[in-house]
Amino acid sequence: MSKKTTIYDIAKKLDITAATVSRALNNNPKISEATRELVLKTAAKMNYKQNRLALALQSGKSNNVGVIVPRVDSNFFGAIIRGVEEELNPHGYHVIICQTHEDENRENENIDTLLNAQVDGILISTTSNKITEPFNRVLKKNTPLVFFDRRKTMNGVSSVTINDFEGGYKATKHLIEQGCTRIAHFSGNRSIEIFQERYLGYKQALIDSGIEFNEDYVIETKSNREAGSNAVKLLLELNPPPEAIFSSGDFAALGAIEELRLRNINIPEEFAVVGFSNEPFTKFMELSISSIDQSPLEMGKMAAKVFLEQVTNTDNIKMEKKVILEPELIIRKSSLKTSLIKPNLKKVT
Amino acid sequence: MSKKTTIYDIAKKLDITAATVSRALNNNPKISEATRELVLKTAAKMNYKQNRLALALQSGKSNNVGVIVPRVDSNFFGAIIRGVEEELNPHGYHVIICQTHEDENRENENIDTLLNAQVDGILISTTSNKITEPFNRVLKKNTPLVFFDRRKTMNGVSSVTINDFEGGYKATKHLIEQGCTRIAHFSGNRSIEIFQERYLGYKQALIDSGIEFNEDYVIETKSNREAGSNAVKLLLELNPPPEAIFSSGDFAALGAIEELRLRNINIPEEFAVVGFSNEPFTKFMELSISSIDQSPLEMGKMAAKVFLEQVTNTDNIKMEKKVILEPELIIRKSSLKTSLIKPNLKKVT
DNA sequence: TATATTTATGTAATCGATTACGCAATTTAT
DNA sequence: ATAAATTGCGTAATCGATTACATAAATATA
Repeated sequence: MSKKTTIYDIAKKLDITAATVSRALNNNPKISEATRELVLKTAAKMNYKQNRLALALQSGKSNNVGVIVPRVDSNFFGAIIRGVEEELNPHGYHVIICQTHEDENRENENIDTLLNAQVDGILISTTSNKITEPFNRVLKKNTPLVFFDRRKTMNGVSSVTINDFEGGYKATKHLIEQGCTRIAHFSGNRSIEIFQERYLGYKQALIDSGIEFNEDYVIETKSNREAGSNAVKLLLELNPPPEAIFSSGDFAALGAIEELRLRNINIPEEFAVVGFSNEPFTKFMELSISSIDQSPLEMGKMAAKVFLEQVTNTDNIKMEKKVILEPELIIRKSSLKTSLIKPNLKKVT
Repeated sequence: MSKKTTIYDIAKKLDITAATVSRALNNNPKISEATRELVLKTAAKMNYKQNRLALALQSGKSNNVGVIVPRVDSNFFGAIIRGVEEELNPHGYHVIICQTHEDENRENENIDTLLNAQVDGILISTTSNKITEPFNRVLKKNTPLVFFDRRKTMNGVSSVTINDFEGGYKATKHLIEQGCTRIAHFSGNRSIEIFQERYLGYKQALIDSGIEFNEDYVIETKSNREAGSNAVKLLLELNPPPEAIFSSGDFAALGAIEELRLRNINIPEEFAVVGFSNEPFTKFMELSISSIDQSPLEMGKMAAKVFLEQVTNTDNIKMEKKVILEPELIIRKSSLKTSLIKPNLKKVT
């Protein structure tokens, strides 16, 4: 309960002023070596700790950045946050976490509270495409803003995403190389850019291989097991049914696989499946699931780096940087037809 | 780039003082209805937002709490953070995240930086048992401190943990009920309380069932697949080898299962396995893995609640609260011998 | 009408740090 | 020896809000 010591306490003790103490602690050159050492020693003895709040108020820099994600308890966002934290921590920044639960209103609230808390920047994976008032406030206030994974189209705002088109393309191309031609697609809500892009990548891969695009093979699903299972049921009623699925999400892919196995359909021989996100479980299954890795750790670090560039950017030039990470196809058992293994193919992990 | 408006700006515009503005905004009763409304209206028009930093400095309350975990990109800690955030957010608190990576020095650094940042409380899953100086500073400063999952033994400090002894006991008891008598245990580093408790629970369950405890059946492993696989190799060389494992971690359990299957040992008929933590993948495997659920979301919420009680606690009485959550055994295929299914047994999920 | 009470607002200190400016004291230059 | 330059430190403002205390005006009471 002992009151914390301030520079005034040190000043009083040494019979000097707080200004001198401050200068000594900050290695200001305009101070004699003797006083500096005396102050430093006394500060240590009195267990002085700088009050970052006071500093923040006076400097206008809180050294906090806000990170807004749909949720923190998913591997993907967890890894991103980890990346951000690891990158920013050495620079003296702290990370404040906010969750939106995919709710636009909560997202807006979060932005406003972060602004009021005077964060030095906001990194966000946004939930909608609309550019709402809070976002304009961010710009007006000149607070660095960086989108990651899910962006809005805003002028002068940087973003770090993966090439979702490429991800969809790679996954589909791989299925084609496995000999599949009737390839279905589980799409997320395509009003969200990432899902639209994965869908377009899927489509393009078909076209590039001379495979006709079949509208019926595209099903919009949530990313959970039940949705995947239901979608597969619909697909199997088609004539002819597909022989492969590229799913925009790993959980839907899992649901699909479970349903297929219930029906004794052999995977990957009779039916191949590729997911998206490379959730940890895809690797651990006995029938491991092929997936697209989004390198979330990298994405988090990169978002943090872009933010750092932005704050270091002393010229007041508006900087817009678009970093697009390459997705990596991880081929596993759910899509690798052993009869086709070629020496140059990636090994199964 | 427009300077943010402060109460002084509003005051100047209305030709009153900042004090009046402040009172009007805070619904202070000592203000006329007319001015209050005028101020409110003008504040809205000028797009005024309270600067929480200034408030924090003046009130000594930052409305930030620090949460320190080994890492954020694991389901367990992710879920805990989610719980904390959801519980604290409605009370106006923000969550600042720090990672220790199981490193005691980083833990200490994190504590100090959080203290300097003037957080209103610290929730931590600690990495070591030692009570280092930073922790004493927390107490001296009277900053609420709450341990979750992994605690230190400190007087007057609250904690939220699960009953790890009970978890170990339940898992082992279940294996015994499945007809196993030669039950091995993968233990974590037992200088950490939770692993020691799980170990003791395991041991007690054996004793209570009249099964002799066999030192050779206890192996200290890290929680990863390789460690689990290696540990199983050692066990299988014993004479007689065990016929079941209770593992302190899910990843080691997974590694063990993979190794057992390589050797064509039938699970669960010939060898049963129970893990700990209920990581998502344990549920998704075709051979789903039995595990102990620690209800991390609840744990996070509870830790947050204990913190809130602490700050609400107006009497300056030191409060020590120990919340111990009950672990839940989730029985899945890796340990449920179908020949033994009884109607009262929990259904496999 | 004179006094007491209430109401609404202003004054100024405070939270803890930084920093532009000014002024002695000291050192250097002429 | 005197002027000029440098050094080291104090003074006081600032960041943006809250609040104890003071005070003037309005209202109530005697």
